[in-house]
Amino acid sequence: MDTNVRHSSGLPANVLDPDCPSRVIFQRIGDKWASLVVQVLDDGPVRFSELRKMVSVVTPKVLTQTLRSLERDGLVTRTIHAQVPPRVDYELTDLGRSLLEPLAQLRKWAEGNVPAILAARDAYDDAQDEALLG
Amino acid sequence: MDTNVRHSSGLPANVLDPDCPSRVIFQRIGDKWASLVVQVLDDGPVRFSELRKMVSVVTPKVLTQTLRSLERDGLVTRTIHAQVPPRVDYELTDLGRSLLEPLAQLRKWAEGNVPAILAARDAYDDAQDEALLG
DNA sequence: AAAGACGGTATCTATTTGATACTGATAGCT
DNA sequence: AGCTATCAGTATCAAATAGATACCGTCTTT
Repeated sequence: MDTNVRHSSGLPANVLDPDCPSRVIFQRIGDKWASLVVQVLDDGPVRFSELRKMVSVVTPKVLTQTLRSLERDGLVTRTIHAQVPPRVDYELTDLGRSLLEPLAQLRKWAEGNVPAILAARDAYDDAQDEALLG
Repeated sequence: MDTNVRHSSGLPANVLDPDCPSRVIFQRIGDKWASLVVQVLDDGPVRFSELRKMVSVVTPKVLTQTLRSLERDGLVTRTIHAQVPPRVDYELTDLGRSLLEPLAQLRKWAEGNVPAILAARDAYDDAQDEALLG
């Protein structure tokens, strides 16, 4: 007996199944900004304007959308402080924090393989040029 | 002395730096289809039409774009067999395979947290409804 | 002769992302 | 009183991207 999470259909969660909610979740983690935001929030609560600087360069509209999604999915909390000028803090939930480690692995991979990937691109682009000039 | 990979600026690779190539790479891994394709290719070479079925539902245009990018970045090879009807196999490179583990972690997270996230969404949406109905 | 397999490309539309300007509440300065 | 600044966003419009759908060339099978 497997111990995988199952969804309403009774099937185990499977990212490759287009109807499995895990797929939507998986693709949302891969969102262009969401995963960066989560990583920035690692160091504790951050207010909107700070977040914008730390995740640069993201427009306020897109950052708002990203944060609303993260909040809806229970990864982030939004706290409004009754101050003037306003102060709104965003902070990771436990669920959000649980995502930090998988993300860190991916980040490490990305940062560690920059040279290999740039080299591959150069080789590919050169080959393309060759083919065209042939 | 740290052992991080550095890029041409001499700074260590850092996903949070908008000018660091690792950021582009990080965001490309998070591409809607690329990471699914890589996972499907875990079991060995797969041809185009098979891939389309396994990663459903992706249009041929988008799958082609995804595969070309993966090929350019050195994660995937494309092999044309001189047959009729044509056979084109896509296969992971060593670099591509090295991405499997970080991706598997993320996948596990996504699949394992489906219930928590769906519950958070329900709660959030209910709260929104409350606020609107006053 | 017609239809089908395969790996795409071409074309058009819908959705998403992004740039830029603006709002409302209040405090501090002149 | 009037001007400016801070902050957390919205509103509006343009640009880039993703997706739906139809089609192509080559050969084999019926």
